[in-house]
Amino acid sequence: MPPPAVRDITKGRRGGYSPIVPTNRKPRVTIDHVARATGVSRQTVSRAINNKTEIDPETRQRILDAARAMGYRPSRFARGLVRQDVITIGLVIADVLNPFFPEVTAGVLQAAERRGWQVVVYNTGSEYRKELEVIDMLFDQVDVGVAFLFHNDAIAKAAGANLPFILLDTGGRAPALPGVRIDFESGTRQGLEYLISRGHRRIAMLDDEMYLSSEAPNTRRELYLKVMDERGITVDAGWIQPAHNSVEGGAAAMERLLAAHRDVTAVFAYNDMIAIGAQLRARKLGLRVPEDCAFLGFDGLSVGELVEPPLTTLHIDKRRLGEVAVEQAALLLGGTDEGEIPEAVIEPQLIVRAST
Amino acid sequence: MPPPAVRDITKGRRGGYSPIVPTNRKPRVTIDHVARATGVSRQTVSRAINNKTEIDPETRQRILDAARAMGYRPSRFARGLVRQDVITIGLVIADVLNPFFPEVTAGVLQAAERRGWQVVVYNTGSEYRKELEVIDMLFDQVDVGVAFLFHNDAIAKAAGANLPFILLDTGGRAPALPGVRIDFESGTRQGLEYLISRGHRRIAMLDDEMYLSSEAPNTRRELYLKVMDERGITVDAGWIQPAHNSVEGGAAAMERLLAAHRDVTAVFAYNDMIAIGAQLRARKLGLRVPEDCAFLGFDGLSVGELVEPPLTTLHIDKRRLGEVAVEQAALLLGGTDEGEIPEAVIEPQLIVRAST
DNA sequence: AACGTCTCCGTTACCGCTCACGTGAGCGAT
DNA sequence: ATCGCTCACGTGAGCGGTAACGGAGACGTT
Repeated sequence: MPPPAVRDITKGRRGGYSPIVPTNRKPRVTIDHVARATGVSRQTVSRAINNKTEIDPETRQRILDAARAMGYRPSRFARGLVRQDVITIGLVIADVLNPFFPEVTAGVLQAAERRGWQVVVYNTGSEYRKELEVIDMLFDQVDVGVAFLFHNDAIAKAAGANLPFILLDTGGRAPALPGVRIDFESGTRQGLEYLISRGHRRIAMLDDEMYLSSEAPNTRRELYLKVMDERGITVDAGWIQPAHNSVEGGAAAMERLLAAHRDVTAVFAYNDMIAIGAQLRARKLGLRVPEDCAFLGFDGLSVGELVEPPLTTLHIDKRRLGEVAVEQAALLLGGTDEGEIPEAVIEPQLIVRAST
Repeated sequence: MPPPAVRDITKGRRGGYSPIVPTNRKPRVTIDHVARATGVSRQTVSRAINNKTEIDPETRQRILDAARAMGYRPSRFARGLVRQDVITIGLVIADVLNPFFPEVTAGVLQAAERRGWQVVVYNTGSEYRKELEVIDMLFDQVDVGVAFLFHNDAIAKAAGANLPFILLDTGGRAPALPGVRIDFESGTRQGLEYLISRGHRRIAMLDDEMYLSSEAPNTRRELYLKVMDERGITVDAGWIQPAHNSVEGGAAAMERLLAAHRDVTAVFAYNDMIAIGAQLRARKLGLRVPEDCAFLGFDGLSVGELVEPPLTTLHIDKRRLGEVAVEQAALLLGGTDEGEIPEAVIEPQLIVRAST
């Protein structure tokens, strides 16, 4: 196998990227302007601005006043060039609107703030092109990437991009990049065995439809098939319904599922959003939850506590996920080799509520 | 009244801000290193990296290979210094975990992406100190601020900071800064008159407790009092319960409310999170919704559709809010004076669902 | 043969700022 | 008077790139 495709640095500027630069831009007020206006040298202005010593308090005040009046603001580029202490991390998420990601983001922001790091956020919608584009952006704009990447090509590109990179959810792939692994395997097994122990046999899965057109490994589905097989429960195609990753997607998939297998007694959903949509639709169609059909989600979103009945789910500590990823990023920046980064694992935890 | 306090530029470096710079940092590979290694000049390397013309294809490839092998990555600072085309906006939100903000963020990210702008995100929790600190950060790190600011001092500081600044929700304040105004006034009136038209008289309000210890104007509360007064409905203190801005906060406030006024027939909540918590707790305590007590939220979060019964709410187009703010930011950067920025207004829209 | 014209590459000059020094004034000590 | 020290400030270099221009060599033209 050839080594992972290496980012072609030339690609960065090609095509897409061409920021709209406002016109009529006022020319920048520089430190020199302030210096001339106050009759001192650049260095003295710098001392005033940065609150350093070796400057007369009166002079400082004079300079500060002038700077303010002139609308002077130090260039972050010039400053960053000489003081190499501003660290920016690029956080790549799939969908801000899925509550999963804000929780991860909360963890990342918190850990970043503790370190005084900046966080630039990018949203990909898990689109193939967007993921690839974002990696170019990261390459140019940040010191380290922390990303959810769905497509293998994107991961390969990130791996060859010469940029420190941490994967949120390395799940099931060859360890091309360091990152955090969410143990979907143990989670899925835990959840399904719980359902089985409660007497369920006709267990359907509502899968994320994105895997249909992708080579990305789907641990949850694989484990579902495996566990069903182990228990001698046969599942034909109708038992796995692809769903758009949203409440509405879950609802639609549930309808299809019921059309195929009216006798389903339990639904294992790819995640909470899908589970919630499915459960809602099932109830609307007259099924009692959990008596007629039980629902098991994945993620442990807090919204699961608000629906009726509250959703049983495999809880992931998403906030911690974000924090750990930043810690790993810190290791990378600290000079630790990619290979030396210890793999962090997040264990899903079954939270039994009323939907099962 | 004195003019708004002007940001003391010296404050930027004082105290808090001191990013943790990793140790063992590998020294940066610069364009010069690549140039020497390949026996060409910097300029030629630059041509190769940036995919420009006037370079032999073979030379380009040789340089690219070397650059990759050496782990070269152009400095965004050096580049930004000479090419003034990278624009970064600083998005300041109160709480990533409140679904309101991810929706706004989605709008901001989308509008920013269209322009090729970067978005740095900061979370304040609406804490007084954090808000002030964040403004210092913005001053150093971004080209324009787009922010939710709760505290008047923070707004004043932002106004004097010499940094283009857009307020998400300028609501009710002196127009110290341009931004978007969410018309809570008309929204509140709309919602309350709807409740009244449905025969409700004993209408309580679950207010955000943050206003207790703040000078920030509270349009929703003021309008509540005003409308009640107009209708000749008397409200004593017990009818307004402060709640922490969260589901749990809403639940706790609802309990206090019921202790004070068991005969309440409708609850007007500061926002959806509080409304949902209150409704959930009310049902748990045996009240029927809406028969015994109706609930009206504010925000139009999509989670409101998932609870039982679905929440009636005053919907705010949060995504558009974010987009509009970025458009205004673009105007500012384009040279438009603060005063010339047209005020954008977002009108809440009553969405009647089953909780009323 | 002399001249333009490409092609490819190097040189110079910045971009705006900070760091490490250097410098002169003022002042007490010797 | 000389030295040494502190204080307040200036000077030069350089951070890592890119833009603008210049120049050598290869090639075709007249």
